Amino acid sequence: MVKKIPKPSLARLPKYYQVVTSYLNRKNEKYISSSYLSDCLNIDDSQIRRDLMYIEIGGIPRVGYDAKELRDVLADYLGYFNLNEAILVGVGNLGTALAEYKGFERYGLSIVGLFDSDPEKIGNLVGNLKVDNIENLEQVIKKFNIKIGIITTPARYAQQIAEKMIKANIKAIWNFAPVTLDIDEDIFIQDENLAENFSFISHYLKETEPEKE
Amino acid sequence: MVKKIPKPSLARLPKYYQVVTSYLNRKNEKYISSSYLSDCLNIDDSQIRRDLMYIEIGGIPRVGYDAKELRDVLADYLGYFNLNEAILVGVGNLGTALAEYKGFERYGLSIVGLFDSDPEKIGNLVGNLKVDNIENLEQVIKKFNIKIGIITTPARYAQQIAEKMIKANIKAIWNFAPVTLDIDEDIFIQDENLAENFSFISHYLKETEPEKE
DNA sequence: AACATTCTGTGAATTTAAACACAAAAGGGG
DNA sequence: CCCCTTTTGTGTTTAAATTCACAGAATGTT
Ligand SMILES: NC(=O)c1ccc[n+]([C@@H]2O[C@H](COP(=O)([O-])OP(=O)(O)OC[C@H]3O[C@@H](n4cnc5c(N)ncnc54)[C@H](O)[C@@H]3O)[C@@H](O)[C@H]2O)c1
Ligand SMILES: NC(=O)c1ccc[n+]([C@@H]2O[C@H](COP(=O)([O-])OP(=O)(O)OC[C@H]3O[C@@H](n4cnc5c(N)ncnc54)[C@H](O)[C@@H]3O)[C@@H](O)[C@H]2O)c1
Repeated sequence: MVKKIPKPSLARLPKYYQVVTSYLNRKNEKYISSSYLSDCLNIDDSQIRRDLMYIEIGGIPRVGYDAKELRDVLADYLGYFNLNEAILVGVGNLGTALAEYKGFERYGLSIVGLFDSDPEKIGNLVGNLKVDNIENLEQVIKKFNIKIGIITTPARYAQQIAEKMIKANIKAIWNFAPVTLDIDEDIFIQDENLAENFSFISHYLKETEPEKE
Repeated sequence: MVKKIPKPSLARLPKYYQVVTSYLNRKNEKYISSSYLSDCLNIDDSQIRRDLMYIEIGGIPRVGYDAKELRDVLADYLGYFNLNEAILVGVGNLGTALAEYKGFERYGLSIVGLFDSDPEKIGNLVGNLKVDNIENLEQVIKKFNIKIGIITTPARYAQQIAEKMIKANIKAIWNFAPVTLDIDEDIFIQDENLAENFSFISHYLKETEPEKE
């Protein structure tokens, strides 16, 4: 590998993917330019060209990047073409929303197992999956060699579930519970803290409209 | 204002809030140190001290920061003590999950109105709110002077709904639809692109387990 | 009371990311 | 075929963020 892609660059790639995908759907153009992407996303155009140099794609001066090729190279680089099978634990409101969401397909994510501890939920059909007993978690993960675990249980159970997942050889965890998981092993943790992200809004509003003190 | 807080620092503050809050719940200690926070969050301790200098809090050498004070200063700085009333448009799976979620309360977020265009949904009770007709959106926002709009409709309606919200004087939008909203006005947009964040996982798995080509 | 320890606060150095600026390529028009 | 425009690719500069390193404050210990 020549040079590792910087984290901020990696974070921008899915945005390019989104733009180029909708560009291909709406327009009938073969090429897309960095300045077009720049306008859509408010990102410096030289920044975009530099980002695209990390993935294996070349553009044509005066013309742009081949849009289809760009889309596919991005998808490949981001792993969307891989089959990413995941199991999900905690089939509550949020877990159900994720399980039934069709939009993950184009990112290669396929949720293939649902688990809960609530007897009322076990056996129910969600999406087209039957909710399984949490006790079968390790067994199923191992049997189907699942690499991705999604946690949508209340925060206080998240740590123990993460540990169970890891014992069963999960490689990455998508954690929606508002806790910082304490993990030693070399597991990839992606925390999705919605309430935390709301802070940007509340802080912004506080800044711009200071209440009288 | 002496110096504006850098974006990455602001993004870390909610994490400190989370840790200090659970620290206060679990332990009976008056003080918390930057090295403790550092251990919990894997963030350099001098980084943490620097971040905390942006908000108005002083620590005591050899002792640490007053934990209760730190929690409250963070909460205040992030606007959690303000009443942040929001309306939500698109009462589907995700919208329902957000509307029924109790955890937002401690961040000052209160969802006070739900809107949908589907006649089957209008009139339903979700959480303890009745789903209102999308046609009443502008009127309600204006009447109650709502500042925050949450979008959980399919992506293709997001732009028009954002425009309606802005016409009614919304100041910040929390957008869960996977599109980049095209907005001229000075409105704060917080995009929450879950599928995009999944990319970090799929890219990581691709990197670490390269399939034979 | 001297000393060791542990923490904060902060300049200074280092690293990383973003922006600038321009050469060179590609294509169109006259 | 020459000139003009647009766009890529990248060396260089600038800016931002992180880490280092240590002085100085508070406290306990012998
Ligand atoms: N709903 C939201 O909008 C939202 C927003 C931000 C964060 N979150 C977080 O996401 C998580 C889920 O939220 P929710 O609203 O879906 O909650 P929920 O109560 O609707 O669902 C939780 C589910 O987890 C199951 N569960 C509990 N303990 C379990 C265990 N040990 N093993 C297996 N399953 C178990 C419960 O039976 C339930 O079905 C929570 O951690 C919450 O803080 C949710
Ligand atoms: N569910 C998830 O886990 C998930 C994950 C990532 C992104 N998203 C995004 O969140 C959004 C909602 O997802 P969902 O799964 O809840 O979808 P959903 O289909 O369950 O809900 C969408 C709701 O929006 C309503 N709606 C449609 N057009 C409307 C309009 N013009 N005005 C008002 N209401 C309207 C529909 O009636 C429906 O109730 C989508 O943009 C989706 O891409 C969802």
